[in-house]
Amino acid sequence: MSHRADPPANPLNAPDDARQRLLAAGLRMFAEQGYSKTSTRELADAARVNIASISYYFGDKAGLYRAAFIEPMGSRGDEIALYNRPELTLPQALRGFYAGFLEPLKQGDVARQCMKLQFREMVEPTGLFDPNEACGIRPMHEALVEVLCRHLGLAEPDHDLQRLAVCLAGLGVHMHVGRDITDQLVPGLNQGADALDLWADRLVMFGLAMVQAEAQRRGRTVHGADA
Amino acid sequence: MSHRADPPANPLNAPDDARQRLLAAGLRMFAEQGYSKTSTRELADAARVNIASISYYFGDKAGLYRAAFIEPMGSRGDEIALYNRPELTLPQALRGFYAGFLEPLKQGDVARQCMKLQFREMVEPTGLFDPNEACGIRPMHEALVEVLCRHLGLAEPDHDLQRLAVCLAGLGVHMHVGRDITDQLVPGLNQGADALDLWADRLVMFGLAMVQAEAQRRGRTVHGADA
DNA sequence: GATCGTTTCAAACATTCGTTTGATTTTTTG
DNA sequence: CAAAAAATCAAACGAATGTTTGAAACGATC
Repeated sequence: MSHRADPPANPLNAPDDARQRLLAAGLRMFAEQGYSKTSTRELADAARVNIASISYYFGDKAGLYRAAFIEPMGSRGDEIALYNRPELTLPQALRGFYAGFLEPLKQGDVARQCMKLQFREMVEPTGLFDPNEACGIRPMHEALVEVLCRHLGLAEPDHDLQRLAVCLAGLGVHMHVGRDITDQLVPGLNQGADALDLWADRLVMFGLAMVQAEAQRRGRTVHGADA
Repeated sequence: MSHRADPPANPLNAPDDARQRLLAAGLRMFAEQGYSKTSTRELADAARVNIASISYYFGDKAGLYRAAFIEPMGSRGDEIALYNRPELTLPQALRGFYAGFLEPLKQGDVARQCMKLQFREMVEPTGLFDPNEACGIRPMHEALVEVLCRHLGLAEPDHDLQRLAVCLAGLGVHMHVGRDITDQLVPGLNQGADALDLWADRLVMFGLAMVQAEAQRRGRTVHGADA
């Protein structure tokens, strides 16, 4: 631990700082090609920085990865609040839930790269993070389970409700991990200004259908299923 | 190209052959830790084989990867036949479709590792395969689209039907790429002898609900939706 | 038993990897 | 301006990578 102290407390100084350029290049390259396929020299070149700057600012390559992973990521509570508020109807909650997956896609490169890095860590863990905590996936899942319990009138989640939650999340996950393949399979499906809004509509529709199917299987009715 | 000729035409000779041990070790390690994180020395050690055997039998590391990827994989047509036969009802077709995803999970390690390698190549391409051909994903998708067109009474697939197909496939994909995380999120969800059969039931139920939701959105009824 | 093609082996090859060094330049501070 | 601190740099470090070498061991055939 001989590297420079934590990020400058004062973020209003030179934004083209070498540290920040490294951070941006790291986020981009780690998201695009993964951790082990990204060499420190590539990183330094892309950031127009000397190789030694990596160890100078972040200790080592793993430190840069950690920083690129954590720093640009806002707190997760905001997204959860989009769908776990008790007064929301089920369609509203599902819309909020899938918005957490889709919104980052319509924002800038940084948000998109953050998401890509997140899902890459899901599929191919680097071992640099606690896989149990797993970058805040658990709270999202548990919040969704809670919402589903509420609308299905369950006191405690059982395995079938967990299965429903996993499948609902799967639709959102697949929008990211399957995106490149989908683009090749059906070109134009993700093009156009309102493509993502259309996807949001369909995801909510499909998710709602899944929840209602599960409710019907249980012989129950969904609370607040009407839009 | 100085390496030994193609796999022995006669497969009934020594099964514990060095070539085959390398193939098995490659499949396992590439599936577990990915291409670039698996070194040739690790591979040789795991296969109890000298390092030079890799270049001797497969030319180089990439050749071993290609062989491990392609050789154990049976033809894709069998799986497609499970769901695109015209006489199948929609629930039957969906059950066949998801069986293609779930069956490999209840078979031996080899089938599981093949699947894992396949999805790994989807998420993190090595560049050793034509990403457009993408290991037979396209025919599976197009067969599914055809089935959906038939049951929804469409002559030609439009973007909304493609979206439905992508989401249906997403459920199956997520069973693989999200499996490790799901196991940590909800331990025991995938345990037990009949866990996979339960999953199949639910996937078919959810898939059917999605198709019917799409049909309802179009103001149509599903052909052969009754079980 | 000698000969040939095949397979295995220890050793070395040339690169590339992540990291560190020590000096030099730039910036800040007194 | 001078001293101190921070930042940058070219160069080198040791370790690990994928690959190749040439000889040794093996197995079959004559």
